[in-house]
Amino acid sequence: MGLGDPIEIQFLIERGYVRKKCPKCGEYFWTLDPDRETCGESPCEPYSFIGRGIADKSLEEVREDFLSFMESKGHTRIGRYPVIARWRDDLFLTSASIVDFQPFITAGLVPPPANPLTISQPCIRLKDVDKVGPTMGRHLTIFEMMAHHAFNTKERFVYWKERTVELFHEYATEVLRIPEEEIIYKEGIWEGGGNAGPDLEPIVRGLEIATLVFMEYREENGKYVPMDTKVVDTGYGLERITWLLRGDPTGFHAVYGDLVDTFRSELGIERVEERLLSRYSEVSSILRELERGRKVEALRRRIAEILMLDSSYLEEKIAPLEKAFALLDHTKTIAFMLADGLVPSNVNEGYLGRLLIRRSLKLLKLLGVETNLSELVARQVSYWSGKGFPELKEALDRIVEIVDIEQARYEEILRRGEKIVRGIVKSKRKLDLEDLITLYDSHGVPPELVQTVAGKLGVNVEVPDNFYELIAGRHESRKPEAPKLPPFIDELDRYKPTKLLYYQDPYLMEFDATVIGHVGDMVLLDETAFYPEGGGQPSDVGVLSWSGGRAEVVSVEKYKGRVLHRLNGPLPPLGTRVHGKVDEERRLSRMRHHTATHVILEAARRVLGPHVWQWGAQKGDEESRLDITHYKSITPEELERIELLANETVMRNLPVNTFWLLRTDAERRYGFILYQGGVVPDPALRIVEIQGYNVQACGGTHVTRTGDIGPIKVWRARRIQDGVIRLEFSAGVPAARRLIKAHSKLKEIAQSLGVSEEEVDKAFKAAMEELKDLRREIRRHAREIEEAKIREILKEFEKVGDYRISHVELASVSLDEGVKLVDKLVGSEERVVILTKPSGDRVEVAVLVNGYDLMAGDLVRETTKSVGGGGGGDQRLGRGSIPKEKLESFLEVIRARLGGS
RNA sequence: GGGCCCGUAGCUCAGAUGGUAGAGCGCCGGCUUUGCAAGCCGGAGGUCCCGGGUUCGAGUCCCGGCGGGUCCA
Repeated sequence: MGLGDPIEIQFLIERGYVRKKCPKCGEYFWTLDPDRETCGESPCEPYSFIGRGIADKSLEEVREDFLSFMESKGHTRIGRYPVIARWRDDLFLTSASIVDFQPFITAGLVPPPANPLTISQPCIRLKDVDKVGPTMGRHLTIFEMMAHHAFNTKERFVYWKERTVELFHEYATEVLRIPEEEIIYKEGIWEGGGNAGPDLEPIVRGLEIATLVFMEYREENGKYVPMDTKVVDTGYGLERITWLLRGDPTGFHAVYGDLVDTFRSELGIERVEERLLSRYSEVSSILRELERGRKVEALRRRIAEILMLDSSYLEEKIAPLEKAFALLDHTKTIAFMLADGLVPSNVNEGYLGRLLIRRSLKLLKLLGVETNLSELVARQVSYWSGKGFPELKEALDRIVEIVDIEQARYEEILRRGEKIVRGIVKSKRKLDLEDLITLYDSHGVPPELVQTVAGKLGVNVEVPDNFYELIAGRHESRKPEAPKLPPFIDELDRYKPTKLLYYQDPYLMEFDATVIGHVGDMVLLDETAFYPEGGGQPSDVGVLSWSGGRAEVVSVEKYKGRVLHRLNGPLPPLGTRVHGKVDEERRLSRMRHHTATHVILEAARRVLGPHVWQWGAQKGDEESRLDITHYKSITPEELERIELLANETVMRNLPVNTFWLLRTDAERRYGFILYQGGVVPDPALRIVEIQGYNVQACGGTHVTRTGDIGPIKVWRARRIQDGVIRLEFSAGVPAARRLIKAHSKLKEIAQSLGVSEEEVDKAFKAAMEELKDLRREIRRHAREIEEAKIREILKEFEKVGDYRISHVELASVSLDEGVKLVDKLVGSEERVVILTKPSGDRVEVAVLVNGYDLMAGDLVRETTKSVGGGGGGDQRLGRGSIPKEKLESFLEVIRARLGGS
């Protein structure tokens, strides 16, 4: 059977179901009613469940009913996975329950945690974020996907299509008590995550309440091929089912209960009568416009027509409520994301978190309320922690803090952006592309905001559609190079995988092995102690020697389990016994740094919180770096606590154990915290466990006890990016060396200050303070003395031509200061004041012209030049300098100039 | 890792073209007011991030470093 063929379920046929084609959407469906025309799903037919409740059940009751029903049918209930898909490198968020089990379990490479199993998985999808609110609950960014999954392998068949439909049918009719004749099964095709298969979508009263997917194909080079493992992938919409059962006016009423009213009144929004809301929901369900992204306002006008209401009345009533609905949804999503350890940033899942937070802040702004977003999020936390998610409450403080920080940031950007835009508009009445780029590039102000602000000032700004491309182009962005596979990659299959001695004994530095191949210009051995580059640990170097030859190993690479040694000399012939010697000092240093990385990461988690994840790491011989996620900068005190905890862990001399586990077992035992160094693309994981302290999946070489690390010193912590802090540290010998050096410098300073090392900072500050005071005192003195002197000098003058001139010889104040004094003291008297001040082998000069029409700058330029100096200035003041011995002639030249004119 | 921007008084920031370092807020003192809010007058407060260079002269120009922001990988 191929994709798109009729899906014939005997169970349904026996019950009298017939296959029909919907004249509206053209899709096939199964129904008990032979006279039925359409498929029954909105928008082919409107909702018919609103106001016709079947049972007054809460969301939790519906969830519990489902899970225990599936348990009674032989399924094992398992707990939810995080909403951040840390185990996937192709997804940021958990968007469906099956995401939990891709790719290894669905591919049959790793056994599932239970089989069959049932779960209620909170899922986040941001694709339809614009529709949340206007569709009255049909779209949500966060929802729970209840599911039962069965994984059918060659070895074990669990159940397939018939049983799946039976299970759904029984659940719908017995547990939900939906009359059988109201259930319609629509045929469809489901694709996602590299898998595909036919599906059935049960429709009840206009609403699709589940999707029953029979996953039996996987994508290979753009084509679908049958899988060995066939997976039952069901998804039951908890929120939709609850809505259907209750018949509430909107989905939000069904999901959020009394939070709807809490939010409504908190946001100062008028209550809308239920009848109107219900009618609105029903009518909106048949309109496709929204789905196609048409403007909400246009949609509302059509609904107003259908309901025969004034459209501005409807707009006024509904628009604010939609925003409250969107806020209900977004704040819940934010709460879950942050509880599961998301740190807002400008990349990856961090960006998605920020996106939702900023959207919410914008909604608050549009509603014109002053409420802090964190208050609303906190309400969600307490609401949901009482409804099956107690883990949210533990993260409350952090969640509130992060949301507050993000709000402050957002407001800061708005403020700054507005200021800059105003400045530009004021100075040139328009904004061009260059301005937009600068604003975005250097100030982080998005063009949409610029448009808004400029619009308020009456300036129209064009934002090109390809704006973000332009920015990228400016940054000469290089495409990330696809991991280049060497040309000999297929050749490798001929050889046996290398025996990895460095895993058996990380301290093994010498070994004997046999050359089993030459690949490219590299040597392949049957076993090796050389560690190849990987996991942020650089490759080993060392020496290979054999009878009649010797070569340095300059780098080591590993492909497909074969370790290749690159030599800088002749290659030993095939079959040669070689003796390998790893550069011990470097290797040991890297091992220490590597284990230290794990130690520091855990210390950071314990000090800062469980949202801390490794973002990246680079190990070196002298110094290593560990980048961690954190939402603000680390304080010096926090850093000290991290360092202390790390060093205490070293001193506890904990065993470091390494072993292999299947992914499912490892995840069950340790959780997703394992995936710190990125996603490992293998069914089995190498576990590095610092006993009783930290566990990670890691392929690196590690010391066997933490005591072997030696001292750990974090030199500095700095924000390298939004939401990412880089810790630069040393471990072992380099740490000790640098600490010793730093301490001897400190000792030296303490000695010169004549204080103990403990007081060196205080003494230094005091000395600086004293220095400052003394400087001030000296300057004040000098000024007083000079002032008195200048006052005397200015009383007299020499008449040269039409000018009265005075000569002030400065001794203890700077020329600048002298000029200021003269300027103050000369008052309104007509005078040309020449100031001179010796400075090394030159004399600084200034001429201040007071009350005469004379260009001081020109005068100084010409006169200084004529005696071998230089200078210039403006109308009132000229300044320059001349050689010391030319002072007398300089004064003569000035006299001559003034006298002659 | 790379691009761009910034670093000036306790804080927020001005300081075309290189030429006597400024404003607002805050602080101190005085005046005005029944008091408050405020207003008026005066004052203290500066290693213009650090180091080098160009120049007669650098907060300003150039190079390097440190610190911060922002964008792109």
